[in-house]
Amino acid sequence: MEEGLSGFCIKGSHVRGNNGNNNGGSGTKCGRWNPTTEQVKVLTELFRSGLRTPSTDQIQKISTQLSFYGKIESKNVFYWFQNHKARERQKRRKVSIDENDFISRDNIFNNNNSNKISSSKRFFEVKEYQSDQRVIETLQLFPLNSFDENEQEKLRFHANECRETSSFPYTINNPEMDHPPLDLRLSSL
Amino acid sequence: MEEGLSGFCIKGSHVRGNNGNNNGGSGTKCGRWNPTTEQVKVLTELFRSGLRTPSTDQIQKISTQLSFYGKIESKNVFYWFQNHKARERQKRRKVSIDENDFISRDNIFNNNNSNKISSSKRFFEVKEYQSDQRVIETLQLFPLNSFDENEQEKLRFHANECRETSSFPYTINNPEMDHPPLDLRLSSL
DNA sequence: CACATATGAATGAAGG
DNA sequence: CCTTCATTCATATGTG
Repeated sequence: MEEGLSGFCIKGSHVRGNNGNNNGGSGTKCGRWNPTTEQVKVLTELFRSGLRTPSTDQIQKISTQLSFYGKIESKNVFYWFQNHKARERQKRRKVSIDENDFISRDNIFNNNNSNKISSSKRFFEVKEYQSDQRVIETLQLFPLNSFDENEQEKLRFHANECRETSSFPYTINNPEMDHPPLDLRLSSL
Repeated sequence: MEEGLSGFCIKGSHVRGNNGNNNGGSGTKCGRWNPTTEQVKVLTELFRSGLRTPSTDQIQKISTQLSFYGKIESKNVFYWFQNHKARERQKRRKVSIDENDFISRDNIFNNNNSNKISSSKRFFEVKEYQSDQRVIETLQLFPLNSFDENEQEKLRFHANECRETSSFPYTINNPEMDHPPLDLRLSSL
């Protein structure tokens, strides 16, 4: 279920006036692009097709096409891909530790915990996603014209870019413990 | 909206305001993390200790420790700090808005891009600040007709916000809004 | 229950 | 590309 599928929320409720015509001046505070569902759909589709880092030309073309659905600027497309890609990766970033899975079966302090979601998700949980290699293949299947695509996602594997800055010997609390060793000192983290 | 960090559910009560994109608005309920008082206490304490933007590693550890008190995921910790920090700043900002309100962050995007390196450089122009044009609050007052109760609520909710009601080129639910000739093939870009 | 508010979650936009 | 900030959306909870 990733973005392509229906599992996404449609927010945006307010009448986002979305100055279809920014008369040059943009409201100081009311001017954030709010994509329409159609726009999102198209962008997502492109992303799924393998497009990750559109070139300037691509951005322009996409933007032009999407403008049909509502106001949109090139930078919106640019940012969208940046964010989408980054967050996609972020979620994929796995944090080895997983004993978080067993939730406190001894929920002593369960005030009102809504334990509906099966917590199998970690920080930025993983979803089945295609690898970068796959992306490249896809793009090759659809040779782009009208520009020289040279920035095709390098094969960066990026195993685990976690900044393990803490060489600190941290010991995980024993599940058996009655009380977790809460050490609020930042240095303990 | 991408695949949220959580394999979350959908809600969809709102409509993205514009062109015929709407969703049935089914109110699927899903749970969201609800911190226990102990968890909040610890988080607050950490925050007070100076921690503002925990690293992934720290988040992990905090999450692990807090899991003792109840269900919690790393992302919850992440969001907690993000929100807490942002909201505190937000409050602070409200108090200190003095006369000098031209903190205008001017446009950083210029067109003078020499278009050499990466094709995806920021080239898009950004709306610039014109004068101190205030957004005219021409939000039409919604007649007390009975909209769909959902819609009504939305509108009311945002009525007091700075939303421009400019003439959006596309009328809401314009039947003409058929799908434009969109070619999603990358090669068409 | 309606409305108000607090806050969790998401994401557009930048900055580096 | 990564991280952070700002703003918004959504929901839980509180109060009348």
